[in-house]
Amino acid sequence: MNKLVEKKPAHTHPARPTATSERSCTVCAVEEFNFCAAVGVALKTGTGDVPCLLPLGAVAQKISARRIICHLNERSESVPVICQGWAALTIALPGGRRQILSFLLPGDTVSMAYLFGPMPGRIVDAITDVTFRSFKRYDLQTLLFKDADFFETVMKAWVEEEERSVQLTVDLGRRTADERLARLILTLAGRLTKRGMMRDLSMEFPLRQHHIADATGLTPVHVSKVIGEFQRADLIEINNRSLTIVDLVALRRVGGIY
Amino acid sequence: MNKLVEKKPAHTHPARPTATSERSCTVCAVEEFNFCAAVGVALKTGTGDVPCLLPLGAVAQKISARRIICHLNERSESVPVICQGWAALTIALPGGRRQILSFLLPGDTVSMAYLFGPMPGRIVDAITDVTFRSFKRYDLQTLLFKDADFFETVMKAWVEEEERSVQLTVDLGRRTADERLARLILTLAGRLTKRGMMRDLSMEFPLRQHHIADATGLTPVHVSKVIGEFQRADLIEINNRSLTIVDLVALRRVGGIY
DNA sequence: CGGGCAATTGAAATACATCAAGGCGTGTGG
DNA sequence: CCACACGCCTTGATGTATTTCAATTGCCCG
Repeated sequence: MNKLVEKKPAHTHPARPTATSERSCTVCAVEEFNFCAAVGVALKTGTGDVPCLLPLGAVAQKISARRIICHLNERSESVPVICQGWAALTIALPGGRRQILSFLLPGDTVSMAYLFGPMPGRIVDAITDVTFRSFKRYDLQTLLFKDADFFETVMKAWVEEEERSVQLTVDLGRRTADERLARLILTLAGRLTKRGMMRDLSMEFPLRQHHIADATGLTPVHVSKVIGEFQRADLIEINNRSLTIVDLVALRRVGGIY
Repeated sequence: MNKLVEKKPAHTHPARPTATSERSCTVCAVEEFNFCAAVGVALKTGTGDVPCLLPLGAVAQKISARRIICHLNERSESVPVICQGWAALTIALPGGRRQILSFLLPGDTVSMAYLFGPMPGRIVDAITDVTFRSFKRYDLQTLLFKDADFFETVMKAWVEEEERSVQLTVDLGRRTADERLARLILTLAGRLTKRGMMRDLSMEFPLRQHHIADATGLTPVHVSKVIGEFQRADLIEINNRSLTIVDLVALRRVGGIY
């Protein structure tokens, strides 16, 4: 029943997410904030020690890169939480323009606001192959009012989320391409660090340049040029889907962080 | 004690906000959402009919245009709610750059997130002369957990707030100056309509062009040019601090709304 | 081997910023 | 009452960051 040694589906692109084995969320390797764990702790009756017990019947699903995980319609009742891989919360405009509102890393959910109301027009799409669990909005809302700790965790996460959102707004409104790029790298590094996903100053970096472009409000072409400059200036180094920060101080200076 | 006929302080610029008479919040003329009213209703014991009774000891204060209403530090405990006039929630960067996150109209408070956590670096400044009331964060939090209706009102408002914030992000990231301008005007008109502050298609428009610039991520100079075009194209008309939408359909088309 | 996605690079176009000058209205001080 | 300064808006000339267009390469995978 448990297909633990599941080959990566490579390029088969299954149309529907595949239900996989139900392992402990510890594989998330999320050290800091972990939504699943928060739910798990909230539901724990007091004896057990396992952080995430699929408490609300959320089954882990797999979906491969470049596919849409879900739409955040009024109709949608499920709240996906990323277990493994990277995803993007995206809003698409007529004319092919897109804006990425945030990158979702293991332990993240879409948005805390989504527990309280719909987010029309937004979609979650998988950047890498992604493993995620879907909770039911209604269940989470119920839990929210039953468990004060969970409530506080969620509110705190919401405030942090809003802070990041505001920083993005400022980036797009008032900062140059260089600043935006530097800051994107730095905030990603910070978030990965909290999750124990940085080795020294290098990280897995699965983003395609069009993802970066959509997150920073730039063009893929321009992103390519700026990243080229950064590498030539020995600020960063990118090799086969891995980014390492070569000169942290200089990168922070470019990002306007003092 | 009640100085009802208080002359507008013109240009005296008092250093501290002046406490004024405590009138009913009905002068806000806010029809749709009204934070004060929500608090008032939440506190009503069931008999009275007056919407806002200064329930938590919030005294109306006046402050004149171009002054800072408050900083949203960790230290700050007060939550201002606008009664009359326009204010701006602003974030200032080193180098004189500024980004306006939202315009605060009568009935608005700073941000729902602010009830749950600090918003470092943000300030509220008065665009026009402003009358406002300051609640204590702690009081509001307490009320939040006592009154389910108030809680729901706040959460709903938070979700709406987030929606506007996302739209701003998309504007700054992926839309042209024309689109941004058109959309700013349209959303302001929409919000004012809900408050009963539109006559037909015209509204008071106290914004200086640098406010518009800071809200749209543009330069005052460029704002001037675009507004000039809009007027020459008979989309809008601006006369002594009043804006009227001449061609709504065309304006919506420019804003990319179909 | 071929096809599609991704990245790079250069040349040209453009949207917007910067710089600079002038006008207009309004409060201020002589 | 006038002169003046100041904030605000406008307008034109110039500069620049970023986009758009186009061609090329590499790579992965079938």
